[in-house]
Amino acid sequence: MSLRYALLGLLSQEAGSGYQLARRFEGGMGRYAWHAQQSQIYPEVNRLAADGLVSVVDEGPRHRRTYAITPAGREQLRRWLTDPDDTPIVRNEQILRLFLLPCLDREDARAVLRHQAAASLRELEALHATVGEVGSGTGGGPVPVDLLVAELGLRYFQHLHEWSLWALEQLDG
Amino acid sequence: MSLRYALLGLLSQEAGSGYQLARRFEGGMGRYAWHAQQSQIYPEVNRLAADGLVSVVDEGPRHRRTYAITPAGREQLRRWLTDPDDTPIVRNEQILRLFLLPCLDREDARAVLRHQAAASLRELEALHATVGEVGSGTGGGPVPVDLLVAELGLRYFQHLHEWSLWALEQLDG
DNA sequence: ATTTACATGTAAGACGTTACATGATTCT
DNA sequence: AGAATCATGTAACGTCTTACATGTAAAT
Repeated sequence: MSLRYALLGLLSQEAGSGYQLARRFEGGMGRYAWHAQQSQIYPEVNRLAADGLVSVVDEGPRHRRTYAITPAGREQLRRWLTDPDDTPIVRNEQILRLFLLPCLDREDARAVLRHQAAASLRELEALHATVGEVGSGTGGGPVPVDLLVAELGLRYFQHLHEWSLWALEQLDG
Repeated sequence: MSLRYALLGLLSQEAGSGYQLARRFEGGMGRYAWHAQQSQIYPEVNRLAADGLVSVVDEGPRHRRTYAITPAGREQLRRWLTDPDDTPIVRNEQILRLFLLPCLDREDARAVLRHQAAASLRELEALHATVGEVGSGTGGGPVPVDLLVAELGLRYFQHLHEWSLWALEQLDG
C-alpha cells in the first residue's frame, strides 16, 4: 500500500503526470524512502484515479495527463500519515550489505567500507546541491517543513559516511 | 534476491533451523536492514539447499532441520557482498512517512514527530541492551566487526531520534 | 490436561521487476 | 532526417503478504 501513499503524497505537493512522478521518484523519494519503477507507477496512478483519490486536471501534448489529488485522496493520505503504525517495514539493500560485514574477512570488509564511504559522500554532496535550491526559494518566514525533511536526508547520509570512516579506522587500528 | 543473501549471511555466522532464522529476523536484521516473514523463509531456505548453498547438518526433535552454509554458499555470499552495486533498493515505510510530512498541517506534523521521537528512542534503548550482550563476550583483542555493525544500528536510531527532536523544535519555535 | 512455544509448510492474491511495444514532440 | 526525450502502457515472471493447516515437545 505504501506506493499508493507515496504517489498521493507527491501529488498533494504538486500535480503531475505519470512520467513526472517517475522522474520525481528518482530524487530523494526513491533514493532513501521508497523505490518504485515507472511500470509500477502508471497502473497505480490509474487505480488511484479509479478510486477517486486523484483526478485528471489537464491533458497536454503526447497524450500527457496531469493528475491532482482530490479531497478524498487528501483525507486518506492524512489518515495514513498520522496513523501511528509501529513495526514499519524496512528493506534496504545497502544496509543489509553492511549488516553482513561480519561474514567477510578484514580485507574484504575494508574494501566494502571504502566503497561505502565514497558512495555516501557522493549522495551527501548530491543532496546538498538539491537542498540548496529548495532553501533559496524561501523568505525569512517560518521554517518550511520541506527543509526539515531535506535535513533528514542530509543527516542520514552524513551519519552513514561518518560511520564508514569510523569503522575503517577501527579495522585499521 | 536479497532475502537469499540475508539468509546465507545469517547461516554463515551461525547454523540454524528455519524457525531460528525467522526469530533472528525479528532482531536487528529485520528491524533495520531487511524484513522477511516466516512463510517466506522456509521456501527460500529449501531453495538454497536445493542449489547446494546450504546443507542440513542436523535433525532434531519436532522435525527440526539445522542448516549450515556450504563452501559454494560462502563464495556466492562473498561475491554479492563485495560486488559494488550502486543504486541499491530502499523501501522504508517509516522514512516515507517522514518524507511526506510536508503534506500535513503543522499540528499533525508535530504529532507524527512526537510519535517518531518516542519510537526511535525505544528502538535505541532496545538495541543498547542487545549490544551490551554482544560486547560482554569479547576479551581485549581486535575490534570484532559485529560491534562495528551494532554501532551502525545505534547511530541510525540516534540520528533519527535527534532529528525528530530538532524538527519539533523548529516547528515550535 | 491444557497451554505455550517449537517447528514446518502451502495456497491465493497482491506487489514489484524486467523487458518489450508504441507513438508524439523537440532538438540538432 | 535522425536522435533524444517525453509519454503511456502491457505481459510474463518473480517476490512478498495474509491466512490457514498440521503436528511435536516442553512447561504449568
